[in-house]
Amino acid sequence: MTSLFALVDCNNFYASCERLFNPDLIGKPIVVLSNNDGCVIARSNEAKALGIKMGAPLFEIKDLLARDGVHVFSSNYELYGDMSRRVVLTLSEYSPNVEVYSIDESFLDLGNFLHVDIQAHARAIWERVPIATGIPVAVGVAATKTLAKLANRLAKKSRKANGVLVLTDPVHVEAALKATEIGDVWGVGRQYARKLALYGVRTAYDLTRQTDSFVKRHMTIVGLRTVKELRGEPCIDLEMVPPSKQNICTSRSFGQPLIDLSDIEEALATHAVRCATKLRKQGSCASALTVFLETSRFAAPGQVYFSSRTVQLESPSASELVIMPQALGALRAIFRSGFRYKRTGIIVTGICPAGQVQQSLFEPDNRKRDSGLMDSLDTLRKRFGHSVVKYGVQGTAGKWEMQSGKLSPCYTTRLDDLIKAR
DNA sequence: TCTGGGGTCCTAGGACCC
DNA sequence: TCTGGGGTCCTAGGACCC
Repeated sequence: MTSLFALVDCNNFYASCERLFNPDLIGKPIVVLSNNDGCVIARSNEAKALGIKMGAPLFEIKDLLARDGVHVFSSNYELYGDMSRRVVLTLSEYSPNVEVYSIDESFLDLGNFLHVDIQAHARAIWERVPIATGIPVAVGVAATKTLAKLANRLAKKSRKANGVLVLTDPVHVEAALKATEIGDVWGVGRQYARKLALYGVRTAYDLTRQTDSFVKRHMTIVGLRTVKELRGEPCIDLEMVPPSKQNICTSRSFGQPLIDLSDIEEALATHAVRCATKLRKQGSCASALTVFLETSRFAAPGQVYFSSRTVQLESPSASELVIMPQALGALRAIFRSGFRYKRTGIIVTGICPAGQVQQSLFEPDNRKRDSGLMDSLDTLRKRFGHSVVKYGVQGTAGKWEMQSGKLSPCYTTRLDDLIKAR
C-alpha cells in the first residue's frame, strides 16, 4: 500500500476572494492588507508582476500603489472564511479524507485510489473548484505531504504543468528536488536556509543527501522528519480532525497609539471575552492566563516597553466572568504611564477538556451558574454578532479599534451588505 | 505618524526529588 | 556539606507554519 497526498492551494486566495464579487477587477492588480492596514499579506498576479513584495509596509509603498492603480483592500476574514468553507466542501467530493490545513490549503488523502487515474483526478479538481466557487487553485500530488507541497509550488510555477503536478515518478521527483531551493521547502525557514548554505546545502536535493545525524544535529528531529519526507518516506499523517488547541491567544494592534489605561482596558476586556468564547467553542477550560502589553517595536529606545503577567486561576474556567476580571487585574499590574502603547492581548494556557474540571475545595461553585449564562451568550452572539452583549468596561469609544478603511462588503454572510452592494 | 495575528513543536537549563 | 545517577516538571527562547 502506497501513500499519496494531494495538496490543493487556492491561488492568491484573499485577492481572488475580493475579485469574485467585483468582476471589474479581473486582470487588475490587487493587494490585501493585514489587520490595521499595516502591510501587504496577499497580492494578485498583476500586483506581483509590479514587484510589490509580500509583507511590504503600506506606508512605504503607498505612492507606488497609487501610481500603478493598484486596488487596495483591508482584510475581510468573514468573507474569506466563508469562501474557504465552500472550497473545502467542493474538495470533499474528491476524497473522503480531507485535512483543512489553513484557510487556503487542504490536503487530500488519495492513498487507496488504486483504480483511479490520478493525473485525471487532480486535473478534475483543478477544473471543478473554480467552477463551483470562483476560486482558482493549484494541485500537487506526491507520496508525502512535504513532496505534495513541493509539487504544488511547481504546479503553479511551471507553464507546462498548468496548475497540476503529479510527482510520483522517481526521475521526476529528483528533478523537482534539484529545482527547488532549500528555503522553499516546507519546514525550512530563513534561519535554517542560511545555516544550511554555510554547509553548501542549497537545494532540496542537497538536503536529501545529508546524513540523518547531520540533519538532526542542525535542525532537530523536526528537520529530520522533513528530510525523510523529501526522500519519499511519509512521516506526517493527515489530520482530519484538528487537535484541540493548547494555547489560545487573542490580541490586536490598536488603530492608534494609546496612552490611557482606560482605553487599553476596553481593548483587553473585548479580547478576553473573545478568547473565552474561543475556549468554550472547543469545549475547553483554561487554568492560567497571560496578559501582555507593548509599545511599538519600532519606537525610539527608552520608549519601548514590553511586559506580561501570568495569573493562575483558582480552578480551570471558560467563563468570561472569571477570565475578564483576572485579565484586567493583570493589565493594571503591568501598566506604566508615560508610554505610547500599540498592542495588548491575552493568552490562555493549561487547557483541559471542560468535562474534566476539578472543583476547588475552597471556592463557591459558580460554574453551573456561569455555564448556563455562557451558553445563552454564545447563542445570542452567534445569531446577532459579537457586539450584541457587551460589558461596561468594554466601552463604546473604541479608540483602540483597528483601522480597516478599505473593507469590502461581506457579500456571502450579510444580507444587508449584499443588498447595499447591488 | 504608518511595519498582522494566531498558532505549533523542540531544546536547553534550572529547580527539585529520590 | 558532599557524594552520584536519574527522573520530572517548568520556563524561556528559538525555530517553523499560514
